[in-house]
Amino acid sequence: MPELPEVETIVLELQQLIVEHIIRDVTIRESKLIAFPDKREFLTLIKDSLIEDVSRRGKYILIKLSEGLTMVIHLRMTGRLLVLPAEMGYDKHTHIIFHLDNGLDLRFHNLRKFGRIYLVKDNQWVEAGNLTGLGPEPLSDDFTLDKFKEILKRRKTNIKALLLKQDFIAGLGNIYTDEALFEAGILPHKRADELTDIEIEKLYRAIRVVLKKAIEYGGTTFSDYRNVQNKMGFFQNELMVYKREGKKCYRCGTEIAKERVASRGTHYCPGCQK
DNA sequence: CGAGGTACCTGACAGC
DNA sequence: TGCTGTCAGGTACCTC
Repeated sequence: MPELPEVETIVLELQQLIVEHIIRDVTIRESKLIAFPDKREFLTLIKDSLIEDVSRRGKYILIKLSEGLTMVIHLRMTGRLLVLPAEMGYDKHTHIIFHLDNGLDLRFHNLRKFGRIYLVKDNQWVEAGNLTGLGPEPLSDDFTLDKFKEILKRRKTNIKALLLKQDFIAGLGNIYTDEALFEAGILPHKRADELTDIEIEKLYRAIRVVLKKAIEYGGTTFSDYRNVQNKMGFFQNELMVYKREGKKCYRCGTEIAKERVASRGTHYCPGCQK
């Protein structure tokens, strides 16, 4: 479910709520969500760790702990990270509970159980789901127009599939790929190496504009996404094409279309996107 | 490298 | 009501 803006929203909130606190204990109700190391070692390592910092790389949440440990969390489709009072009840989809020293729990809620947690020492990113293989952060300075242009010109695949590849650019998922392509006026089926310089520049800007705006709105909630207080985002009201098939384009009035591109449900405006 | 499929899970929703 | 099929913010892994 969550893409870069949702993960960023969660990270900003976690920085306020859990940093400087200690993980007193952990309740593991579904151990398959602990990808590395095994349950026993995970518990031994993490107990009494101090949470020093929370950050993000692509869609991965990085929780820096004392003793050089980092807990890496990926929410996949339906994961939630919640920070709630320990006395508050929880449902059957709450699979891992970190009990903090301030009377709050950090809870990993995950309806479809696709999410994963890795606990790594120093920078063992290899076991942590290949963070080293991620592409540039679209909102950072090292994501430049020149680099973007250079890579696009060498790829024959359709632009939608390319934007979804995390080793090409980190953080975009199905919603924001569709939204950015609309914003840039480019059809999702278009081959990457056939985009003009002007189209590439429009796309480059569109990606950054759409992501930044979505972060300001606290992400998009259709069904599962919630922030750490278990509240919905607001960007679903701002979407131009995603989940708007059959409805009129806000810009030109054409009916928004939906079809499968890159094996994903893909929304676009046949009027605005060429 | 590219394209397509499957698998992992649970639930919502449409259609019969 | 209830059954069946499809779809879902993701990604790893497999084959051709």
